[in-house]
Amino acid sequence: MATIYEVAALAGVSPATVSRVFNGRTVSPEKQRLVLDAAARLAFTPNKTARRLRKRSSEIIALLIPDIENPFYTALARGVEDRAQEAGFSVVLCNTDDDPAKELRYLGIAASEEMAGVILSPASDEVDLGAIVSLGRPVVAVDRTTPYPVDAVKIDNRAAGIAATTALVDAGFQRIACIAGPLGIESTEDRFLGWRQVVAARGIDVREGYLRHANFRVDGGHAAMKALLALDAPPDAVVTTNNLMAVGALRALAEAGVSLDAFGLAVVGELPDLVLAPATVTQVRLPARHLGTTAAQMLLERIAGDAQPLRTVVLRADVIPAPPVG
Amino acid sequence: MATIYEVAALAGVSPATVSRVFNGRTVSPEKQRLVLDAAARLAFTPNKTARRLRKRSSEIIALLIPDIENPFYTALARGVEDRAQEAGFSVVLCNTDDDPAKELRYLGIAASEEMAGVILSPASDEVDLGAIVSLGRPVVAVDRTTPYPVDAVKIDNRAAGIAATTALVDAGFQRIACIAGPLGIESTEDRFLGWRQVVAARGIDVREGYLRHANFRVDGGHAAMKALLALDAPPDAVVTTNNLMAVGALRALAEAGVSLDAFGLAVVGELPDLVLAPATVTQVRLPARHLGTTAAQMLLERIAGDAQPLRTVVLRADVIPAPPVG
DNA sequence: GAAGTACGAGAAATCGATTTCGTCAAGAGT
DNA sequence: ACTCTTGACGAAATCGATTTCTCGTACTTC
Repeated sequence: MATIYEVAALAGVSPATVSRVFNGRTVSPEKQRLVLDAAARLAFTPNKTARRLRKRSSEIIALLIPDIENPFYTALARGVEDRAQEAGFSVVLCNTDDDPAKELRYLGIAASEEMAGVILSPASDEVDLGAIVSLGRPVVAVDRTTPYPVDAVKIDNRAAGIAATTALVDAGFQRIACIAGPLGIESTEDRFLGWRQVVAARGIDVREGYLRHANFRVDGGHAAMKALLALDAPPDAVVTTNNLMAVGALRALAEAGVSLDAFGLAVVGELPDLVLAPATVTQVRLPARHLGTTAAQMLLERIAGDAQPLRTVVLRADVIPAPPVG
Repeated sequence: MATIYEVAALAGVSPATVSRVFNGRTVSPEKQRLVLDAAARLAFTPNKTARRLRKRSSEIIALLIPDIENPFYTALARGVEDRAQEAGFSVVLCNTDDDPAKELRYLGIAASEEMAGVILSPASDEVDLGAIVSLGRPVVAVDRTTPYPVDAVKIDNRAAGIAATTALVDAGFQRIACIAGPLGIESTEDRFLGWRQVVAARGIDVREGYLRHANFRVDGGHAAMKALLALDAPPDAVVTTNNLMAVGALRALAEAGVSLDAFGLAVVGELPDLVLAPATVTQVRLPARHLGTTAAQMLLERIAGDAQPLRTVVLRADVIPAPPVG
């Protein structure tokens, strides 16, 4: 790797001039050419590390998400990466596993690596963003929000919950239960509130035990559905507040031999693969990739120096309704 | 962010001594304590950028894969990340979209960012690894190999193809077609060779058109399956050489109203979600995550200075057989 | 007891780019 | 004609850690 000094020597100019050529400052066309020729001959690439040390910032953004194996976050990550790449930024992906300790560790890395900014889906309300924020690094919260004053991009989760539930009501189901995520996570709470709003408004019979809080994963959905089916008066339809729990629920239904012709299922989120899902499942398609591109866009604007007041962008979800009960 | 100089001043020692404390060199216990106290009081974190400039290497490894939205690569990425994190390394994830130009760009970034090493699934045989290799950066090829002299971790693809095909033969199918990936990609070619070996060995009737090359995605599998079903003598079973093409094939079968009770399908790879897949599909489970951890392990050993001869590790796939035809 | 060894620790060089500062020359303004 | 402005560009400082070099003290060893 050639350095700026070697290029300068070959071109017969000072290192400062070489730097100016590569940073778009005022340099005479003639020296400009000399430098570019020399740089080309030496296959010169500026050393990013040295530049970063001086500029105190890099072209890297950190993306902290709970789990890259969840297709929702995969799509989100893809969106972030696409937008970042257009702007010449690289993305470092960090799985927090919803563990505040891991999250904190990664935030520390982002700071000491002098990354340009952070996009994160906070593991809890207690994330300590104080350190990076006070360093002046822009932060964008995505999918979930935080008490810290940072930009945010989220989904209209209550509307998504309402849409999922309404689809089941419209399809003629009478006893609609809800498998919600753990308490304390805003996105899933809003979705569950959407469910509650609809069943209350429509005067739907909600028995004891029709609301179940489970962990966010397949096993949680599975256990919750088993419990629902074991009730004296089991529901005839269920709303789940995320995709993985729906997979678990489907598995439980299959094990119990319950046909989806007579049992309604609506998911806030997309099942891992649309094709293989029974057509009778209602899915609320979350704009995951768009969430990512939007967040990246906002972050890039902040990195570029945009100082407008904090923004929260709310994206709306699409509904893919199931056909009415035959 | 406090610097090493401030810590040194507060502790009453030289910056060199502070550095030695943080790098496990010989320092008297007494000064050690002074330094640690001062560092704690100032909440000192060593600046990684400055360190990297001096050491000419960072604790970051680049992972170049075709597409993070493919669950196979997601699992692989997760494996890499888990292992890397244990060793205190961060992973930068790069989607190449199987585009050699993007791949080259990312390799350039890896070099100029002074990343510690690269794990990649080459987009083509023509990747130019010359630059990084000559820089002395370790590289590990994963899932696919390259002509360059680098370590590799791959799957026994031929065995996987054989296993998938054998499962169909054993289940009693007579006319077994193959939907293979594009020519020129080693992994899929080996799988298809496995199919050919089995059908040849068992004297199975392979009609004209029973081998189809498609792109690696859902639409490719869909089109190929449609074409197969449109043959005068359509097959009664199909092997697909990756997961996404199987999804496309399933969709085509569903559209054509073909029941999976009478039609065999074997996939090299796992369907996006096992639960929702018909139980009659044979899947060859690829150890994607393990591939990732193994590759990361090898890379970390090289980074640590391991100079043993080049290694190629071949991992074996598991078969999840479908039940015999009823 | 003299010479040799070992080790702790400070001063200063180093990594490679960016940026401030200052100089010099050419063109503008009065 | 003389000052003022402007712009190109080189010298040198700077970013913050690591790593030689070097020196001085303490400890062996014969």
